[in-house]
Order: sequence, then C-alpha cells, then structure tokens
Amino acid sequence: MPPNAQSAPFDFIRETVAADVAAGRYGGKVVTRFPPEPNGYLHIGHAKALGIDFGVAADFGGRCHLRMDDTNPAREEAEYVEAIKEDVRWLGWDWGEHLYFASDYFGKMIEHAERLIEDGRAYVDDLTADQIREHRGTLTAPGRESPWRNRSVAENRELFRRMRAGEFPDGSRVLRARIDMAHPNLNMRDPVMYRILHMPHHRSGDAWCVYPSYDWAHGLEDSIEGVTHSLCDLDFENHRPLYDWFLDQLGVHHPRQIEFARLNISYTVLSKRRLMRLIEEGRVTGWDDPRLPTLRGLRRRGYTPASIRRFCAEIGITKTNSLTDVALLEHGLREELNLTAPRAMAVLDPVRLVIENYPADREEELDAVNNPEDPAAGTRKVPFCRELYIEREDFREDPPKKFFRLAPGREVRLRYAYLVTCTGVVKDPATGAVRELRCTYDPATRGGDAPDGRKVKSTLHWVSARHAWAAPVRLYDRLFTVERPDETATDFMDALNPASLEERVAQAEPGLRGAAPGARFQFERKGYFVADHADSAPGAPVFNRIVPLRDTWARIERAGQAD
RNA sequence: UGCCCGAUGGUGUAAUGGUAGCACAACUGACUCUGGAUCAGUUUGUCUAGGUUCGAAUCCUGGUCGGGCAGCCA
Repeated sequence: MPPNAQSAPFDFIRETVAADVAAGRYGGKVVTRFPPEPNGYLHIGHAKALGIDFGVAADFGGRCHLRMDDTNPAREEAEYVEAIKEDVRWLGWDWGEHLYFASDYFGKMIEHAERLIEDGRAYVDDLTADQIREHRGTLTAPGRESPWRNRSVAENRELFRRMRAGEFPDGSRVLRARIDMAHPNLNMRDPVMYRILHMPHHRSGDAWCVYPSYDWAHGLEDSIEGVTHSLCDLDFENHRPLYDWFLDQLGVHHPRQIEFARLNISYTVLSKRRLMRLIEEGRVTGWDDPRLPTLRGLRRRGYTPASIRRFCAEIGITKTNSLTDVALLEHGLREELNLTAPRAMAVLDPVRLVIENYPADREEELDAVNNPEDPAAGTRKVPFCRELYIEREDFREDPPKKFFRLAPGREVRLRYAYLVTCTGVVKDPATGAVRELRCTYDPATRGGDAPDGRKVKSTLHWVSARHAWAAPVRLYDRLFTVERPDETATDFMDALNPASLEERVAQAEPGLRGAAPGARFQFERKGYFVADHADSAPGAPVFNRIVPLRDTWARIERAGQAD
C-alpha cells in the first residue's frame, strides 16, 4: 500500500500501472527493475530512479530486481558492482533474491538473435562504423541500405557463427536488425545488435567476443526476468519503438516501457562524465567527496538515507524537464536532524573571552539540554571557567542597528551559563584585530536566567578554554556558484565555487571528543555536523558540516538592512 | 527543415470537465535560553489564438517556446 494512499495522488506512472493491474494485464502482477551499468558510482539521480522502481513495486505488492546492465566489457568493472549494491542497500532498498546480471543472459540472447536471422530480420553487415553512420542518413533525410543487407539467411547464419567464433577482428562486422532505413525514427534504421569485441568481461571472462548493444539487450533482459513495467528516463523515449519491435518479432513476454524525466538539482552536476572530470582533475578528492551528489558523497557529508528518500518522494514524477532547488533536499535534512540530532557547542572561529570577576581557579559544571525537541534525550554537563571562547562574529565593537549580540557595555546570555556584560576589548596593537574580550558576569544568573526577570536580546554558544579541544572541521558549501553549471557559457568547471571547502580547527566541548564515526550533531547556532567515517580516529573525530542552520541574521546583513 | 516529448507562482508539483491546492523559497509579525525550531499571515501561476461546453489548466485545432534523437555507449 502506498504510505500516503489517501492524501497523495498517483503519479502518471502509478496510474498506468494501476490501470494495468485493474485490467488484469500481466496477470495483475507488478515487477520492476533498477538496471545500473556497473561503470561508475550511483548519485542522487539514481536515488530518484530507485525510489520509483522500488517504490512502485512496493506500492503494488510486486518486486523490484537489481540488475547489473553489464553488456559492455570495455567500460565495466566488478568493483562497481559491490559499490552499487552497497549504496542501494544504504538507501534502504531491498532486492531480496533478485540480483541479476545481463551478462548471464548472453546465451539466450544469441539464440534469439539466431531466430531473427532465420526469419530474415537480422543480417551481418561488413560496413565500417563510419560507413554505417554515413548510410544512416540524417534527421531529415532517409538512410541508404547497406550492400550487405540482402544476404541469404544461410550466409548470415554462417557469418554470425564465425563472428562468435572469433574469426573476425574488432569492428569488422556487426549484426544488425533489418527494419527500415527510411524510418523517421533513426533508432529504427537497422540498429546494431552485436559488435565484435575481443575483450574479457568482468563476469563471463573470455566466453564471448560479440557483445549485445543496449537496444537489443535491454528488452530481452526485462522479458527474461518477467518484468512488467520497465521504468526509465526520457532518453529512452525514442528507443521505445525499437524495444517494442524486438519483443514483438520474438513473440516473447513484453513489458511496458514508461519514461520519466531525470532529476536535476541546482548548484551541482549529475552526469557521470562531469563527475568523473571533477575527480580526474582533482577538483574533489574522489567519488566520496562530501561535496559530490554521489550517494557515497552524500553519505560522507552526513545526509541520512531517510532524507534522500523523502526528497525523492517529494519531487514527484513527470515528463517535464526541470531543475529542483537543492534547498528542498536541505530542508528535509534539517527537518529530520532538528528532531534527532543531539546538540553540542563548538566555536568555529574562536576569540577569547575573559570573565574578570570569575575566580581564576574556579570551575563548575552546568547543565545543558541535549535536544530541546526531544525531552528523552536528557541533559549533559558542560564545564565552565574564567576563560572561554566565543565566535568572533558574535562580537561587534560598533554594532549595527539590528545586531543583538555582544558589544561594549552590552549584556548577553551565555547559553546554559550566565549573563555577561562586555567591559572591554583587547586588540592587537599592530593590526587592530580583536585579541580578547573582557566581561563581567552576574553570579545570580547561573543557568542563564536573571532572578530580577531582566531580558537579554541574545544568547551565545561558548566553550571553556581550559576544557575545550581542537576539533578539525570542514565547512562544506555548494560545489558551484551558479544554479545550472551545465549551462556555463565556457566550461562548467569555470563555475566551481572556490570556497566549497573551508577547513578549520574549532574549539569544541569535551563531550564531542567521543563522537563515533557517523554520529550527527547540531552545533548550536551553527549547523549540523557529522563525524567523518573516513578520517575520524578513536577519540579524535573530524567533523563535516552537513548543512548550516537557517541564518536570519546573515540574511539581514546581506540585504544591507543592518545599518 | 524529419520524428518523439513537454509547457500550472521564483522552484518542484496537484487538480483526470465543476472554488487553481500543496511543498520549498521569499517576505511580515508573534514567540523563543539556538537570529534555530514553532506559530500566524502575505506576495507570486494555468505559454498563445481560436473552438467544443452551462462551465476548460483539463477536450479539439493552429501557433509559440523548450527538450531529446544521426555510438559498433547505456
């Protein structure tokens, strides 16, 4: 059952599937598949497809297969197979027993191809790749038939046998379907079914030297597995007539192909080619760089599987090319983490604050709430002493109008601690930079409340200088500075955000030292962070900023309303 | 000058001949020991011209605009 069956309307795919089920087509069964080519890592665009493939199957009580579409040994590697399985599992999808490989069907595909040859619907062509292209015609002009198009069945049968036997070099001949060289859809102009490739395959080894092309293979893969609904992206819309033609010729089980628009997200790129370039040119550290929209990147960044699945459900399914605002992804993540992430205090850009009337040798522990959204999360103790760190940006010597934070003579609250009043600023005589802030505290305000009921306009986070530890943090920002890097006039690499990664050493509260890899926190007033699972060591976590908190002050300042 | 597909606020979508709704974003205000969260509210939309109809985002026709297609990639 759809989780939101009452409120949410069916998308056009579910409507079609529902109609097929109601009509008893395919015996009322629903079988889908997710068919990645194992030649790269999955990204959030695949997460959308995964959500559709597995989601539709689940909604109709059917099943979804995970199928490696490994028909091209030149591009694929076993390494990716495991990575893909891991990423799909991480997202929370379960293919059960149904893990398949297109390469396992090579034998059956050959048998089907031989039938087409016998029926006069396929022929061996001796033309070169260039000649085939030339014969194909253009978008507006019909193609020309190959001189080899009318070979006898016997000759085709024999030539194809010899192709498979390895008697011909790569590229010397292909097997083509015999359809219509004048067809208005170029995909129907005698498409290539098999090419010769003397190359070992990651699974079938040296068993084959001819490999099937996508159009020939894909429908058969679906058919063999009993898939009922073959869901794919818009790129394959023009291929559907061919998908249907092959299956009709063979008279085998014939799934229905339905296309939907692929995902695009602002401020990033999702094409395998472009992701590859970012990695190869060293602009990011690898497939799991936290700035990348790869599933591995998002995982390392700290995104939760639930937030990604939620996002994929929220964006809907249509045939319209669109660009989804990355803010929607971030919003879902914040919504989840606000409820679940324990709070902690860490100062990202520390400046020393000395409380002049607090005894130098005194220390105390104050109670801090772990998660105001979740009482069950309890409280913790945070140490306090005469010398603290606060954020440099939380002090202004000459505060603009709407700046509520610390300034000379102004009183603010230190979260869960005391009200303090700024009494002085110590500056570097040479540069004028603020070196240290001097304050006094009101002992009667322990815990943060004033007995006389007086209010302060601001509450700051802080850490005890004596107890804090130096925590490496990475502040990630969007990888590109423009919404559509793909459409950069010159090269998308020119739109890279030079500040997509800022590494800092924060001063963090002691408890954070024990953060387990993968543990997520809200650093109060700053954002959500995760202990990096690759670079953290026991007792020495490294934090990645997942997403900053909504920052109203920054917006006011940016709008120039501060003065 | 071929074939296929698409067009609803800034963005993503819903409405399946009957009040154009939701989410994000933006903006107001309230509240707040996170300028977070929460709460209340505001702004912004059916590409166009005809037609059918009591009634059209929806159906029909023409146009406009946008996307895709000429791998022995998938």
